[in-house]
Amino acid sequence: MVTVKEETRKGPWTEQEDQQLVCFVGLFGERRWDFIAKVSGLNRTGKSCRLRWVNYLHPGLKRGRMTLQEQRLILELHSRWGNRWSRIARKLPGRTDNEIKNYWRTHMRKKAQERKRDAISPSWSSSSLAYHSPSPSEPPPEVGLEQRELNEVGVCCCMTAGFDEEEEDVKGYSMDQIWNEIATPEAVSGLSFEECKNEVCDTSWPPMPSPMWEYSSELLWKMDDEEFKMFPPVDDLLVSNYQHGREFCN
DNA sequence: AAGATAGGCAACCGCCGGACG
DNA sequence: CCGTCCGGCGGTTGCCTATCT
Repeated sequence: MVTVKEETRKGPWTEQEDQQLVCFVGLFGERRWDFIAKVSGLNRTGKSCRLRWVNYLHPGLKRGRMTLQEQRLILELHSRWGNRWSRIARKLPGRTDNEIKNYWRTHMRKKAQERKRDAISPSWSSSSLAYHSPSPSEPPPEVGLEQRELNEVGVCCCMTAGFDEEEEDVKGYSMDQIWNEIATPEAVSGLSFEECKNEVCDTSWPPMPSPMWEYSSELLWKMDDEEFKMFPPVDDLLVSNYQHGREFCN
């Protein structure tokens, strides 16, 4: 029509976009998504990039069905925390909040249907037909129900041991100075994807566990709470990215 | 074999809170 | 302090595939 201004892309990501994103995340780290979105040339929002990375491209992600252990853990944690998916996800290395959320939804749907069916027969009380997710701030109202479900999958109560009442007071990293230095679009706007790819990326694709990533992925997934404080990854990663980026831009 | 339904998953939306100028 | 921006989170939607009838 009148304007030539391209609209932000939406919908499914192409493989090319994925590669592009992986490269630029490799270069600049998992921050400043807006910036990455701009300089990468991807016609996506920063949010969209972040989501794609976190839910799909992150090298530490597990694939495939939830294991029985994971299922138990989800039930257990949900009974304690409610719909705090990201919080729950932190206890399940390699699983994303989105994945857990999806799992829970289908799980609950199944349960609801089973109950609807069973409501006819007396094995379930009809009061548990509807499940309402507890609000994030309060404990779930139907702990009894949850407990039954845990029993269903054969959970043992030792599970509750070892979860500290989360003090995830991860303090912010003041990286903005570094960023200010490197993150001017002009400094990188000349990057072509091909250059980035050659320079930064492993040739293998898809990016799932490549040596380059294993370091950060394992660490990042496992790093939680105390460990995170002891072993802050972001700065290190950023510094290396920064150095790499500098080399790259020269 | 074909249509209907359910399940699984990726992605978007809107809100919120923290950081920063 | 206040306004703005950005990233994170939870809820929701929509599409694709598998399974059922």
